[in-house]
Amino acid sequence: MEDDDSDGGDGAPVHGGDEDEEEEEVQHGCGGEEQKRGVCPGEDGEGGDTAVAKRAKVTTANHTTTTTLPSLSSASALGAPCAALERAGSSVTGRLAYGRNKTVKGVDHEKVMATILATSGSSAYMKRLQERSARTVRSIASKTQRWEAATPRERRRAAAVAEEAVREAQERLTFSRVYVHCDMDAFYASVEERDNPDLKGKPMAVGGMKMLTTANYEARKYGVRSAMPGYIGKALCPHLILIKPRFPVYKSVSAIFKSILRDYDPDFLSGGLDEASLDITDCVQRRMDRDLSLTREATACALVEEMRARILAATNLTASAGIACTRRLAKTCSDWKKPNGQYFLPFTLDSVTAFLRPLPIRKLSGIGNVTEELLRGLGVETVAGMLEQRAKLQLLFRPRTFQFFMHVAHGVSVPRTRTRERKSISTERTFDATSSRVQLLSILNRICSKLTAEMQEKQLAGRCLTLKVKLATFHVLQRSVTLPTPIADSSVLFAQMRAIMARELEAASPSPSRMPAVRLLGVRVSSLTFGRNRATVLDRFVTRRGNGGGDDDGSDGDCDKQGMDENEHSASRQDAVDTSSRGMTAVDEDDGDGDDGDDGDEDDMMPGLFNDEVTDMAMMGDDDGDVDGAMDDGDDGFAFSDVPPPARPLPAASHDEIGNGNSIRGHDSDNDDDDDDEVVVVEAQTPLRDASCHLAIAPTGAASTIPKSAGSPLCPVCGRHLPTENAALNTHVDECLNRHLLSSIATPDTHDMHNTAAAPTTTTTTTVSAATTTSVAARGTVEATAPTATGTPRPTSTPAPSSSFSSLQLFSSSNKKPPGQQRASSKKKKKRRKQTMQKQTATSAVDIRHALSRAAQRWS
DNA sequence: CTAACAGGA
DNA sequence: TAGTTCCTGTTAG
Ligand SMILES: Nc1ccn([C@H]2C[C@H](O)[C@@H](COP(=O)(O)OP(=O)(O)OP(=O)(O)O)O2)c(=O)n1
Ligand SMILES: [Mg+2]
Repeated sequence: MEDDDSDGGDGAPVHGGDEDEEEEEVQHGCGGEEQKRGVCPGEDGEGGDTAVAKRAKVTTANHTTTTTLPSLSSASALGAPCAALERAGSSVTGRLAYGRNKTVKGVDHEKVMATILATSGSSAYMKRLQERSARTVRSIASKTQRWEAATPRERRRAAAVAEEAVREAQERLTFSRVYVHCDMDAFYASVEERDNPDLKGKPMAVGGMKMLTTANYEARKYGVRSAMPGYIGKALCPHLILIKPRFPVYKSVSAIFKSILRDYDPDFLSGGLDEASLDITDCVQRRMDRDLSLTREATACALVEEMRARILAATNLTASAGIACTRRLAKTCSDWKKPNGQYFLPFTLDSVTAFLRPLPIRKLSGIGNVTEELLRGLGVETVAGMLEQRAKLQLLFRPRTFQFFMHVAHGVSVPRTRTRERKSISTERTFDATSSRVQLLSILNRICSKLTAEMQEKQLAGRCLTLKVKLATFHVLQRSVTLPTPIADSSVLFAQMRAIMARELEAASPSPSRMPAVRLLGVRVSSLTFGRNRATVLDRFVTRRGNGGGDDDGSDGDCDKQGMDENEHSASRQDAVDTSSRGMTAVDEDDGDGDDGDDGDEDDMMPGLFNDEVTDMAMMGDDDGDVDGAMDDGDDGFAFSDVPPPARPLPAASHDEIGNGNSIRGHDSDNDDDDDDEVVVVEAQTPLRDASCHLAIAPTGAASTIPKSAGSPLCPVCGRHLPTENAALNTHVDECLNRHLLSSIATPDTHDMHNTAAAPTTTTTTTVSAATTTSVAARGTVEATAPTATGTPRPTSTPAPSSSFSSLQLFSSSNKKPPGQQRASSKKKKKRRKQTMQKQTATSAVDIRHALSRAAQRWS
């Protein structure tokens, strides 16, 4: 029902005019429920931002602020962390997600911040935070100035437009539907306490010294929060007990939780493992029809009490809920009586207004740290303030963003259309920062393998491939390529990402000879196509036992199977891959229910939030700083020449922590073995040219086996034991890399068509460019495997069952959007390079060893 | 239509 | 000693 949304339009927001300014912008996001929206960026336009650094952009003043920023970034200079932090102190810490927001009663905020600064005030993370905060500060200054410079006429106009927006928002607020937002209390922590009663009453958090996913209420009294590093939690609360996360367990508990919700609204929106938004209008109405003496409020409250009681009985865990006339309000209300309670917001405009006005804006879904800080700088801290200063906000932000603010201030949520299909799929991993090409390549390859395995499982292929790199400085780079044809093959993906990584690291390197240290690598595939066949086919590189395939040609069997189809959803799986699967486990049981469908992996990782919900926003954009550029392009070239290592399970990064996969808790022990396999066959692949460089490499062909464990580290390329001394080790690895090839074709398309390949893009069709040629040859083969029926259907189905996951609805957008698209965004121009500096200590030899040993131990 | 960035959950 | 995954808006070509 609902749907509709409003606006629908979409179109682009326009911004107002503006001129300038610089950057910033903020935006907001939208939030939740609703649609999409969100945001606005900056207003200003201009893109300046990007340049920002460079120029100070203009705007007025400029000066001061602007200038500063750039410099700092760069710098190396930053050196004085302390001073800087002090200066910006509050604003910096204010940016921390756990900075404020849920305040549990008696937490001494000042003390918490002081502890955080003392504990990690000079870390790279904090420096980066400071840079970002500086940008927000600049934005505030520019907006303030713009407002002050506004003529009476402009202000009047803004006020008039704002009135219209308010009217529109009020019209959207209806009281005809009843929503309930249900959220488990301190979810992961509660599960752990339930399974280990000794923890009750003691401060405890789930996670490791590096990152906490959540904390129980006892620990929250000390300021310990979700997304806070464990070592800071320990500093805040010395007796804090850290428990390793058991994601599979949370997932199974979540399935039980959701199965209960389904009885009240089979189409509920899920927001992660522990929260969901239900439309209980029909359910409430049925009960009222049964007993005409019941009021809607009484019925809804009783129904929710019952729901929570069932959850408690089934999971032995408590949940809190909010009942209101919109999803957005229900969500906010679910926090109202948090630990184990529920709150009913009367269905009258006065009640809603009274509830919202005093709320700090940060409590509204879609208003995050940045938006909060920005608005605070403009004098807005509560919903009431937002309404009072609506003319100012109207003048300063883009229409879309302003509209979002008004919706949020009135509790309006825009309906989402349901189901929403997935638009991208990605995997990323954080590890100990390194600048070793070998290590990075090895990690990248694993990431690509994991991602393609998931894609194949879900029968997805995509044309837009994006590499994400987070430097040790916490600066993030994202670079993408769009291929003419969708791919789902690991070797193709790896070849493309590898080429981009080489190019970018080179551009970002502080000095010609040294690569910047990297702490995270991620790969995302978008512009997705659902389809059974596509994909696959050329994956050669590691296959699990057997099989080889080689050659190109396709055939490869892989395909294998085929046929299937049918399905229901099931997946067809092609096996072949799986690579990483890992084995273990099993345990989790998983579900059974169906719900989820999604994922399948379950592996280890943190599920984190699914998406859902909210999202919306994007705020700003801008800047960064870099300078310009120069260049770009150019070359690409060189860079690594290495090759892909065997793919196998991702290494996990650190030991404890969440996030990665492995780790195991207890001793794992065993595990490993299991599997059998121990041997992995690595194949070489076809010759092809490296995507980036144009070299062709001869295939090695032979496959080498990698013994699983062994004493010395194994070469990520050939899998053999490495020499123990650094020089020899490096030499060996380099040689290996040179030997191997990379493969892949450029873009092979699978079937028919001729396609060109390789080079990304642009050219379309036929044309063959030099580059293409190569690829052509390579590709040839492939073939399709199966005919598949194409047609298939819609992706939607996939997600289908259950949940819907994701999606969430919360927001939504209206929109239309054509099929393939993607987005992303921000401002700035392009330019690349730069960034970071850092010195790295690196030592590649040492790093390599380190990495290798880690890789080796990760079993594989 | 793309790419890149930033923000949010 | 600061995680994961997915999404969205914006700007600039
Ligand atoms: N940055 C975050 C936030 C949350 N979570 C995980 C751990 C939480 O237990 C779960 C649910 O998130 P909530 O925001 O609902 O937080 P809690 O359920 O822990 O606490 P609350 O009682 O405030 O709902 O998601 C996470 O991994 N990383
Ligand atoms: Mg919760």
